[in-house]
Amino acid sequence: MVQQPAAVEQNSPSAAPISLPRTSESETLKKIRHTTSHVMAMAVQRLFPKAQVTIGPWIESGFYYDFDSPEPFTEADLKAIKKEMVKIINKKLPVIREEVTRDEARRRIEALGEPYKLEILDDIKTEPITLYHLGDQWWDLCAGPHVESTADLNPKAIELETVAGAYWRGDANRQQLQRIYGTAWETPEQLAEYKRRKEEALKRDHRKLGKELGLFLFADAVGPGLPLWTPKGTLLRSLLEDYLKKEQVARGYLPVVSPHIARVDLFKVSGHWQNYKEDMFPMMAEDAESAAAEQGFVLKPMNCPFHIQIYKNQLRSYRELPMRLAEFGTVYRYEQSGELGGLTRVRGFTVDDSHLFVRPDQLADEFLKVVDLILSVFGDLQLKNFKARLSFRDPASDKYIGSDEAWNKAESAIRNAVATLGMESFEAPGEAAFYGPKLDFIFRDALEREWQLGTVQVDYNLPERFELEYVAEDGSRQRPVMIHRAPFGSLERLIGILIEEYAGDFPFWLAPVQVRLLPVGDDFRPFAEEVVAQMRLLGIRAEVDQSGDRLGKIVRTAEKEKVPVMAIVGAQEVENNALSVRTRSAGDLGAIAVATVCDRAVAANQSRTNF
RNA sequence: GCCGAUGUAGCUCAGUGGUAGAGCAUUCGAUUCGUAAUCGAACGGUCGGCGGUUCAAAUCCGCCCAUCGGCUCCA
Repeated sequence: MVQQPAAVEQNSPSAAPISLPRTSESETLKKIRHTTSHVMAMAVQRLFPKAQVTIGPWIESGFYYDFDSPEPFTEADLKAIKKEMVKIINKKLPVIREEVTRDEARRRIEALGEPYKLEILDDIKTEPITLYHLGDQWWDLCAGPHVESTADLNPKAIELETVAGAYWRGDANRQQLQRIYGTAWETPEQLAEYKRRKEEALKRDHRKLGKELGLFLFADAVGPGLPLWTPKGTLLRSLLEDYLKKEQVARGYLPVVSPHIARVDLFKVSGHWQNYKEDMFPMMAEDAESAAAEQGFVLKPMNCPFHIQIYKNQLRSYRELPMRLAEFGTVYRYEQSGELGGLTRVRGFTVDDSHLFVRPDQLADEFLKVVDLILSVFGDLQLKNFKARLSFRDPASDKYIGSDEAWNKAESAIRNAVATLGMESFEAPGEAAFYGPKLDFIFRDALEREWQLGTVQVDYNLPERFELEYVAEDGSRQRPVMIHRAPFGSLERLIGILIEEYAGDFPFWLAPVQVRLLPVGDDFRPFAEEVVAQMRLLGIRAEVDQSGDRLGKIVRTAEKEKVPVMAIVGAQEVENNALSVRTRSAGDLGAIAVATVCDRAVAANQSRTNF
């Protein structure tokens, strides 16, 4: 029987790869998607005359348009809308740009009865106002650019994808609109490739792979957003923890441990209670009286106040600083139900937290050291696709504590560090913590959603609130500065991102099972067990396949479980004290002496490279 | 929290008002096997939960829970 190996994809090398630029990378796509969103809005208003238009921009993978419609759009509606769009496109309507005065624009919008458009008009500060017409049948306030005619759109390269609720102006207190997401390309081939890649991305989803690989689970009986870790998943966590702990010990960090709950007062002093009371699990009060007086215990949403207490336990000398207190601390946050998802957003998670208490003159240097550690961690984990975000305060908001002076100092410390390192980064006003600005490291998951992993924060405010001090050289009492930092951010989110980044194929040093011995028959089991025992003594995570299935099946099982090294044991191997090695990455390597396999595995573990 | 969709065996999924199904997994038996599925049998389900409509509900309706997509939020 001839078998087609399932893992071998049927590539046709002659076909040129289809490129799928993001919208911002292609002027053509910008126009196509912009115009397509107008065509969709026109189609919607033809089919649903009560629907009011709002905004409809392009996004990196397509476009959307928000409507205020009395009835939500259904799947069937999307089909009808698409059909109507095809009719419009086939009319080959010219897309005509018109410039009008503000008053004229206002007059026309009022004639249409489109209140949202009026609000948008009020926000446009420049004149003239540009309108774009689709033939003489429909127009929208728009800055453009657009294609010249709907004939430039290919109906077979357009797809309406989903409907979602979205708040007007992104404000949860305002009207919720119906958003239709769609995508549009130059050719049907591009659309097909886009859909294929989306399918591929779903296969990398850490929720799917985590289940398949048996790393973690969620149980209804436990609660939403509260992951349970299996032995394999726990092993992975431990490997990551051990790795970072080692790096931190080498850099002078001091491990500490704090409890999961504390008096609510602790978080009143820090300010967390005032800012995040609603996002914390409810307070545990002993009786109604205590509850009324807001006296009780809370699950910790942050580790910093605990580490601060450890710092405060003694009068500290300037000689002790910088003091770097580190803890893998599990925190609990009552995230909104609609926000939960897999490991990337959970209600209980472990922060690779550390708080550095430094003298002001040590801040710049210490900050650089932290960034250096974070970048080296990402390097060791082979994480390359991230952005550095300078999360500063929003000058218009009053949610921040502390003086302008402290904020300015902290923000410029971060700016300087980034400049010193020559790191590519972008500033994001409004993304700061309430107590200080941050340097955040943003990653993308398989579905292109962005998540913050690593973070470094400069904080002048909590030292103030907790009245931290140290004794300076001259005997005076001085206030230290705090750096909050977490290279992983959260172990849960990191693992979610890692699973997707590796597509479940962990590098050798992180694979929960590194070597699986596959006995060809039961006779060879004792030898396999001996080899496993030998490997385990060397710190190699090895095991024997216990199923008793035939070789083809146990190879398949090991492949599906993404075990990096398979070692087949039969008569020849026993005789020669060897293993027939098959790796996931390179396939059949042939017979290799047991000792050599062990050496290679140990070396791979030490150097964090492939087997 | 909001809008929408989904929820059937451990997993992946069929089943549109009339006695709950398949494949895989598991267990048992046979097979002792050489690089992605050996054969056979058995086991396995308050059809997410509660309530309603109906002679009859996995199927229709309501509420709740959970998951998924999006919005808002994210110390």
